[in-house]
Amino acid sequence: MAATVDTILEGAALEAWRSYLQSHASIVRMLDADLVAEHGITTRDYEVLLYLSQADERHLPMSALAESTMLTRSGITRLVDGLVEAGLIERVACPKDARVSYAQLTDRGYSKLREAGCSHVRSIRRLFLEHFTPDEIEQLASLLGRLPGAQPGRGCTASTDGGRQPAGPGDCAAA
Amino acid sequence: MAATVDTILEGAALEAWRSYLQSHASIVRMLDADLVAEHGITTRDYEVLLYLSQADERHLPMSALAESTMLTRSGITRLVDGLVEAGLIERVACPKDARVSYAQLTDRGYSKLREAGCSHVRSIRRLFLEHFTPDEIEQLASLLGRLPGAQPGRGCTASTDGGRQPAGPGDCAAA
DNA sequence: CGGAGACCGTTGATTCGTCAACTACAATTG
DNA sequence: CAATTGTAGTTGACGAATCAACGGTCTCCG
Repeated sequence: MAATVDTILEGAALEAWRSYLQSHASIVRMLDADLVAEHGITTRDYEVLLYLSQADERHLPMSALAESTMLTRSGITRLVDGLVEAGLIERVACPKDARVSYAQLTDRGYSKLREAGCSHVRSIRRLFLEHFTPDEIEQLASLLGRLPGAQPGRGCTASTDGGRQPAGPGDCAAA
Repeated sequence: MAATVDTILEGAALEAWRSYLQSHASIVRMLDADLVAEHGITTRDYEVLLYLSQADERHLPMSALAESTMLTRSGITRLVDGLVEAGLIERVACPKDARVSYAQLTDRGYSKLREAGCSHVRSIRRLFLEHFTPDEIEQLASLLGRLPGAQPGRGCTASTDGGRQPAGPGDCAAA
């Protein structure tokens, strides 16, 4: 009897796992469709612009971007290629270390981010947050924060870092 | 003031959303790596085998598979191509409707599923379920079940369908 | 100094999934 | 019955991300 408990997924465990997988697939797909339709950039593009906008001097080494976005260094190279071609970011050599090359947010990139931010955040609210009460969102944050890959407490508005966005994209931001 | 609430993601909302995205990326990646390393099939492959094993006569039309896996019909065609080549499933024409072609689980496919099932479920437990108490898993199931794409209450062990697995893969199954 | 090893970013080849177009068949409607 | 409309599945062309391998650079230690 104890054996089956280990080798079968059933009841709430199965529901939780399936909902986790399926909701993610649906939400990400719709989110991306919205962003592409309205602003011509993908969610990944948006993510990169956002991370850059929050970074010191609005630039980051490629590997930092790779880590934040959970992409390969190779993947980031190609993603950045596209954004450079679109004029949203530039590559800047690092004077201290010739190996690293910074991705630098351009003014156009910053504008694009602000432009896309509002509707993107609206989409996230509509597809994700709106289904929960504030209490439930805190529960979710606490629960999901324990999973591998999640970095609990790294939120931008956490009170430990002074509570202010260094150079956030104004009033439309953050995902 | 009310405006910023709508256009900024912060605090628990931001943490919940980021954890949701990042944990999913990490978990799925590790899960897939495990499955490929140990059994030479991907998570998608596994999913298809599992759905077939639970289906009547262990076969399903392509479009049913597409819907279950949240893939395109086109994507399923290619995925099934691979599984057919590996001898894990076969294509069978439908006598009633010449348009549909069934994906039919072979004995080898069934064996492969049983073989992979145990370790896969173990991985899911380790990466996902083990981080929560039973109560928390129920909370999660209830919360995530509300999201778009999730099909709440469709669990295999739901009491509405008689409570028995039609032809489940024995004692190792289900994700 | 000089070599060993680690690290950063890019590239080529490959895999995986999508979209759009197409074929074949079924169902509906006049 | 014929024509239209809709559905199932496959295919070609493409985009996105990966892995493996490479070239250039830094660091550490003999």
